[in-house]
Amino acid sequence: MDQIMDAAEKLKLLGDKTRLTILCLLKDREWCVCELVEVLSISQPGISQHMRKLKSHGIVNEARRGQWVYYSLRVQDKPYIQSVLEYMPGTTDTLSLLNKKEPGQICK
Amino acid sequence: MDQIMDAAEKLKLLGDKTRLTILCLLKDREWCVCELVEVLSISQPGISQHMRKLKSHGIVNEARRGQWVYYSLRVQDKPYIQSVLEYMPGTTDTLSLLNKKEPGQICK
DNA sequence: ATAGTATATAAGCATATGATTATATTGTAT
DNA sequence: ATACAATATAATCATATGCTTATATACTAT
Repeated sequence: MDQIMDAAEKLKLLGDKTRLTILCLLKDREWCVCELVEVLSISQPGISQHMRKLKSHGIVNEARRGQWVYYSLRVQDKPYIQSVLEYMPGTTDTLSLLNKKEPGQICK
Repeated sequence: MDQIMDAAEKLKLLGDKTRLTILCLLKDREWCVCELVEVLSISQPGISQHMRKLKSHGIVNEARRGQWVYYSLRVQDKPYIQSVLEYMPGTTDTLSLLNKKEPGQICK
């Protein structure tokens, strides 16, 4: 059962439009929290909490650089998640779907 | 956005341990409701409601035969769901994980 | 028509979830 | 040390979710 329960938990994480959008954005490059805030219509704490969930399930990596925290995909070892994302739009297309441009180099 | 939202909705359906188990059981053959009740630890209405959700999103087909309603997978046109299920256990292995035997030919 | 079996729908409830605002923490720069 | 920017955590809240029990519907058989 553990195998199915573990997969269900991770799929539930993908089953939220905000998180799935974040994962799509992460397909082609890493993003810091403030960039995600700029592009998605959610508060900064909202983003932080989504990232914490994704991180706690090992779906993203976290890298602090200065005052910024960058997140990147970590799905090499999760083939079913990887294959789902292969069918999803990448960074550029996702930005288009959001009617947003690449965020400026640094926030604020 | 529709593409991502639609995928998120469907992935949310997979992100429940009961429903994901049902889909695993459906990998190799169709099942009727009473068989699922026999094998999962959930009430008959509980199963019915899960099946309704899966059906309403086109993930399963429904076929009434006599007083039984049989459900089968319908994921040919949903490649990302298909690929997720490819990484999941099939009917026999799932039954093992549940510590259950194939249900008797007909219920009750 | 009646009884019995299989399934669906309705109603209710406890818990989970995604969001927000307020506040704390961490790091940078002066 | 102070001020500011980026991020995290805490508290709160409204809604969604998964389950149950009770009841309705559909089909079969006598």
